[in-house]
Amino acid sequence: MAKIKDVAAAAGVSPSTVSRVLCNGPVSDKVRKRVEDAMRKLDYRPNMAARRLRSQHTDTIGLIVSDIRNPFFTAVSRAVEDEAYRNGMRVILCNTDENPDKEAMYLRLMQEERVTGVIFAPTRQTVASLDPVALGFPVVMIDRASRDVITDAVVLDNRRAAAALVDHLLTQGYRDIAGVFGNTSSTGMERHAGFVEAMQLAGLPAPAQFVAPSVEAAEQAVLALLAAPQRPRALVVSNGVLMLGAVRALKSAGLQWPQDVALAGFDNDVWTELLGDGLTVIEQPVGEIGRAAMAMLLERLDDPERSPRIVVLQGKLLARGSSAPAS
Amino acid sequence: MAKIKDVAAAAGVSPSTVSRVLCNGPVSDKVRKRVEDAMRKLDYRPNMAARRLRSQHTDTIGLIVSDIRNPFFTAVSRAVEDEAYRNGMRVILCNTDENPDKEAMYLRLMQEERVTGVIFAPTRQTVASLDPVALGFPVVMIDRASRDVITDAVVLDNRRAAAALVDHLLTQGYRDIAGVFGNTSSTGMERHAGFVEAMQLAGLPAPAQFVAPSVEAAEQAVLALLAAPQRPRALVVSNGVLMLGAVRALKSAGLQWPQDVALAGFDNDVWTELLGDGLTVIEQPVGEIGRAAMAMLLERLDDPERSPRIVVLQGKLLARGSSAPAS
DNA sequence: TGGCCGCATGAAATCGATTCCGGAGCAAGC
DNA sequence: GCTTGCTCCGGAATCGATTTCATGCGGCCA
Repeated sequence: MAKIKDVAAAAGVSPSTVSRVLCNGPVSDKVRKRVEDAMRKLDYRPNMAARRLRSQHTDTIGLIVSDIRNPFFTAVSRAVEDEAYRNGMRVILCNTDENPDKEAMYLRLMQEERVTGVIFAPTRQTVASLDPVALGFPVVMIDRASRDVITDAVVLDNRRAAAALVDHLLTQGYRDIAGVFGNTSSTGMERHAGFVEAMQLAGLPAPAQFVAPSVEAAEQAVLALLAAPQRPRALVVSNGVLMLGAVRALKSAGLQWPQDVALAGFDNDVWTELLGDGLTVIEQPVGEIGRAAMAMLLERLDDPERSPRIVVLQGKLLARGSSAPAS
Repeated sequence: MAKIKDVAAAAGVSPSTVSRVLCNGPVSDKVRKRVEDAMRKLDYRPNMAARRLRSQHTDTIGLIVSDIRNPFFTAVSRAVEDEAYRNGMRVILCNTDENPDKEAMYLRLMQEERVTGVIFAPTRQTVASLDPVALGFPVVMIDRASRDVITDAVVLDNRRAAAALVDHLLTQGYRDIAGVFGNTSSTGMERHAGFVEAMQLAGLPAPAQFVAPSVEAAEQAVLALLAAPQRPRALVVSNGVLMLGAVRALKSAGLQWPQDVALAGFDNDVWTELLGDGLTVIEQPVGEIGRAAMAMLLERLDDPERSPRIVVLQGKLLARGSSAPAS
């Protein structure tokens, strides 16, 4: 494969000049054209490894999520990648399965890659022990954030969103509402907090439980809830994965929504509007989350000193059939 | 950030020796330990760019799909990435939106990255004009392949799968069956061929149409089909994205399945089993496709000369409510 | 005891680009 | 006419690792 020296020879110039046309440096139009012709003729492709080594910037960002198969992260990823490539950057994608060991491993890998920055959806455990300055690159957290650690972040207004679900169920006439929340992320915690607040404000008890963020765990938990002596009249679940588990549980228990149990949750996954008269959910602005995260990262790179900020986006309540008034 | 020279100095050895412990070269246990201690003390991270430049292998693979938001590709990606990281390789993910220009751009990018190999789901157009040897790296195609271009590939037995859907609908008593297929991929073509064959074998006409591989296009097409003077009694659609469009069309037309129109298609996306009594689909072994593709790529790297092979996997018919016998 | 082999190690070249520095050429200003 | 400054370009150093080659040393065998 042709290298810069070959191009230089073919164009009758020095390697420096070839490099200059590559990087849009000061080159006369005549010479530039000669070099570009030579590049085409030799089918030249710059070697990124060499370029990165010498220039000391990799134009690569890391995107660390728990599982790309979670539609929320799928959509965010897509937005991040589009934005990254639009800015001439490359993306390294990693799935952690909410496993702190994998998170640590991938963070280490990011250091080895000398990434420009990382967009990260960490577990609570990792967030608690994270030292962003020691990492050596800026981190923008998405979906999850921490009150203590100071990094840029893009998150949903989780408390308010959860409260909105509760309020909606209340106005629909439901009182006996139970909550199921993910136990690995700060997101689950915050949604739980919003749930409890809203219920207490209404003078109601707020029975809630935390489960591993998997379909199976949610299904088990909800099955247990449904089998309990007095089963709740409505259910709030804290994300799309858990919602899937809840739906499965209801189906296998032979229960209907909203007649037997009303349902409300998060994430406007494609299928939520197709089930019956639709599932009531808080829609997250997934595309915007990805774009905002990428934008924050770029701004941070632009000015490493500016004080960290948290972008809080609002969800949108999509009231559908699963929370229709009990008849 | 510490470099290899610093580690060498701290451990009282030469850079070569440090490199040798990095690469598991021949080093005495005593020295190895000294070096490893120094690495820990300095929090050393090897610079991948430098390493790749010198060693001339990047241990990076490209994964080029049309859209990661398509659950089929999501699942395949996840499998590919798991397998890649398990083998110490990194993955660069790209979304082409079935756009040949983007495909060309990303292939070029892969050359600049000097990737070890690429796993690629190309459009028909690109597949027709692809010269795999000129690329300079091995390509394993997934989901789609070409009869003419010779590369390794992992595909579904599309004709047989489509025929299986038709046969199933026939045994359920349906005769008047229409097909909707994607128009950008060889997959759509093959599934169409299987559909036509099976229908003809039954002595039936095989009305089919090709649409852009988007929910909206499918929805429009199916709406038109349903509005036609004599609408078909059953529908075969060629992938999960189109199926979503079909479902939306049926819903907005106020039609029920299977009473008004039976439905059968591809891709066992999570929601397909939740709708009514479930949608009848051919389940693709998505995990296996990803793993097989990665395995083929590794074998190819191991022996660049071996003759290309195509792994054909069988789908699994999941007969569910949407194709129940017409009452 | 001498020669040979093999192993652990160090010195130096190398991968392919960018970047620093300096010089040539030319125009403008005094 | 000489200086100054600017633009374009070439030479050489450099990024941080790996790899090749040379060397010293110890052990084994004749």
